[in-house]
Amino acid sequence: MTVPAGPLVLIDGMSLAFRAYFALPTDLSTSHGVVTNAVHGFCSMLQTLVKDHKPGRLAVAFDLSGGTFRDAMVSDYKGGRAETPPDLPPQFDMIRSVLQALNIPVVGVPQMEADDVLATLATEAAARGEQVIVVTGDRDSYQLVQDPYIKVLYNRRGVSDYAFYDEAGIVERTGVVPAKYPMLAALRGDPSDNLPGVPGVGEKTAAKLLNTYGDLDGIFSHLDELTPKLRENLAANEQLARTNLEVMTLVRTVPMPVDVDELTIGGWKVDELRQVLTTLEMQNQLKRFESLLLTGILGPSADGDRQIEVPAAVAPVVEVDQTLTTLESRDGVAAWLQTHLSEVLVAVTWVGQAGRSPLRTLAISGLDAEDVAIVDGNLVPEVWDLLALHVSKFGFSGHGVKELLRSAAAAEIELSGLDLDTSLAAYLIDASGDAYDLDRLEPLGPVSPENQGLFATGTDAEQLARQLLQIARLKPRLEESLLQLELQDLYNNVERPLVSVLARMEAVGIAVDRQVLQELEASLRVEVATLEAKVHELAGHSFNVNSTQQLRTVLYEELGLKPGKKTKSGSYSTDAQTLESLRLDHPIVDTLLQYREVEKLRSTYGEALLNEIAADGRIHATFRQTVARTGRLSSEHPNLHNIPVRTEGGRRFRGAFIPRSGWKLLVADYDQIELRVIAHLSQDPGLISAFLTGEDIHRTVASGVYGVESSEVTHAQRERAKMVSYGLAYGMEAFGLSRRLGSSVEEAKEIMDRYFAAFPSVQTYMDTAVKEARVLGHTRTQMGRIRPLPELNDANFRIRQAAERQAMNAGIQGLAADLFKVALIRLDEALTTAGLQARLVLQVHDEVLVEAPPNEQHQVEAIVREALGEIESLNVPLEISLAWGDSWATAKS
DNA sequence: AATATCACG
DNA sequence: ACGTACGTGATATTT
Repeated sequence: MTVPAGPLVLIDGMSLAFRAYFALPTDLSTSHGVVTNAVHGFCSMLQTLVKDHKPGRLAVAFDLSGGTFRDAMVSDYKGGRAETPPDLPPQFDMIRSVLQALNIPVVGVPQMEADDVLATLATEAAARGEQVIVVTGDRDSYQLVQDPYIKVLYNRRGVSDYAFYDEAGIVERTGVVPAKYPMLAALRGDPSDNLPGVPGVGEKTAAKLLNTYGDLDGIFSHLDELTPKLRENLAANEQLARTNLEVMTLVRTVPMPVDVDELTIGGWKVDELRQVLTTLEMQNQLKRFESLLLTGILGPSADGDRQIEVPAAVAPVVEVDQTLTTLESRDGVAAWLQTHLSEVLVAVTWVGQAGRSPLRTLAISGLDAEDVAIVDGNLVPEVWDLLALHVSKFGFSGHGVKELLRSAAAAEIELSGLDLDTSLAAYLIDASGDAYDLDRLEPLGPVSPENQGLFATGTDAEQLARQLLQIARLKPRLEESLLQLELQDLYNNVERPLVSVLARMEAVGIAVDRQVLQELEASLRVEVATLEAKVHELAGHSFNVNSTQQLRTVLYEELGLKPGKKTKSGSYSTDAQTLESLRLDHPIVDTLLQYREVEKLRSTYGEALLNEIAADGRIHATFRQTVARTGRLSSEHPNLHNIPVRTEGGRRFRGAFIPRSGWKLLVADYDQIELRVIAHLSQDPGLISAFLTGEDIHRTVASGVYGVESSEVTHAQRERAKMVSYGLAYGMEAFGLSRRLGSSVEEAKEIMDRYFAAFPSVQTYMDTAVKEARVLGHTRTQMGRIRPLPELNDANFRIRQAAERQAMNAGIQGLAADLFKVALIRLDEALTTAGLQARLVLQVHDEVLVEAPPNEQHQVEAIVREALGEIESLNVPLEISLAWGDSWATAKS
């Protein structure tokens, strides 16, 4: 018998179909209104799966009885999970039809759940020494993992977010070995299976108990060694835990209608597939399947013929003759580059997440994109070097190039010579877009529905060739637009040089003290549990405190508290502001506020940040340059722009952000940069002189507003002045100010009048900003950044007013962002020029973190002051706060 | 995917 | 009479 080429991939069809259904909108339907969202999602999942894991053989498990009957059974013995939506079960059959056309075996056993069927198949295959990948969105599957045979590809959410677990992965994720996972779930409960857990026992406690005492028997025979509270909870819930364990343990002895040996791959029937998908009106999926089948990855067709005509919709894009050459060796790359001694276009695909994982394929071409070279993404250093040398000499263009630069930076390669990044150009030209994916841009976009995913079909090489063609066509148009709109300087001097600064910052990442985070998370977990119990007690019953729906019922119906404002969907709000006003009415309110704060910190900054720590002990966020309408950067995976600082408890998280071992961390930030920008733009003499003389600006404003001597300003007055100043930058009205000051609207109006009387040019500036924007249809920062604001002439008063506030703010926030970007570039450049080891590790709107070895501290400090401080184009000085420390917390001044 | 909430500048 | 401060991203819940 021949050994299968790839692993046996076993798919939990039920689980993935559910995930797909909830991930996609139900308005994905045929013209007759038949909902097909789950079919869409399932097809996409199947395609990525096959591409990424190249199965030797495949099987999909479904419950045989379909959705409704099964659901009735499930709620019967599992205590009721969410009901199956009525438009899902019909889609199970549609999915089955697709699978049948692909000749992928669908396995089902009467009365048995799909996951038990999978468990049985996986166990049998592993016993024969085969590689198995179980694909599911059900955590129960964790127990199946068995090195080196069985791995689990777990769908976290949506259609594309997966985690790939081996034994070590399960231990890291859950704290226990796979075999013990059912016990862990039995103790802490499982929300997705609707299993209640033992009170006071979360994942951490459960793991600790299991690792100490082995199993449930072990734990229950050593209760005397535990703390009283824990002992009591466990003793009272022993039966619960044991029943849970039975439910959680997958059956591995389901009588099978097929033998593992009988599972196959190949034998697909393209005509049948066409018929099925055409009936479902899923032309797009059909095209994707066709190109997938062409690759041979799913084996030969039923009649042994792999030929499929090239889908028609692709034709208009590839009307140019493109030659694709695969370059195998370093010499091949060298030879190709030799014959292309001019600027190149580049595009890449990734094995996993873009920029954070290895390249899968790299494509290079000349500026006409006709002669395309394909290089395996697993670049050896020599190939990187060749490429770097070439582009530094001749230049390169691409789309979203930061990802490539980041990968290069991780390999310690600097790719200089960036010419045009089409995504950046498109963003500068119209910053109001919600995405700048290649397939959404002219000339091919905004694409008609049949062209969506144009660059996602076909083989890697074909996709990349089409991308290069699109880039080639976009380039001259975008360059022309940049010129027309006078955006060239902004692009050349700010956005373009920033790309590599950010790429390196991302690749370097910021070091994190895992221990500190773990301790914080653990203590918050305990605190949350206590607060939750207290809320339940005060409510008189238990409920999901995280559910605003349930909370509303408790507060406003059961406890009779007086509801305040409504949310935009018309229900009563339970947000912090509303709760604040109810604080004195019932003790539950205060507890609730505490619960919210602590749970937020635990989930967002404890748990999530821990999961983001990479193998090198650092967090590598992504800084996005094409998101914020105003020109700011944004941070994601994770968002490091909102690490707590305003409350004592939250601030502790900053203690976990540290410099490289033995080094120091420098935190530098601008003082009131936006207020200084307002002073500069408005040229208000009062504000400018206040900044020039270095007075405390809020004190000065308070003095102007309250008509008292600067020295007489009280703390409260200063705080209020601060609110006025910032509110102003956002176009706040008297009503809003009154709410924030807790005063009457009249009083707020009075204060604003006095502000504008004291600093009259500010009002003029605001008025002018709106007027100009209304005529032009956009605002422009001093450095030329455009923000389109067509809503300024909207028929709807409310929308118009919002646009006016945006117009007032855009010039201010935008210029501050531009100035900071320039400072980052200058700082990076100066550090490099000085030949220092010090490097940028993080940026937060008006703050930058640099790590440096102790012997460089002096020099680095001077460089930072100079790079950030001397901005010639402003008529107010910029002040910088600067502090060294061993963490982000201790360095904070 | 939409909603509610909340963390930051 | 209406709505009421700009800009982000992440979490959990719900559909």
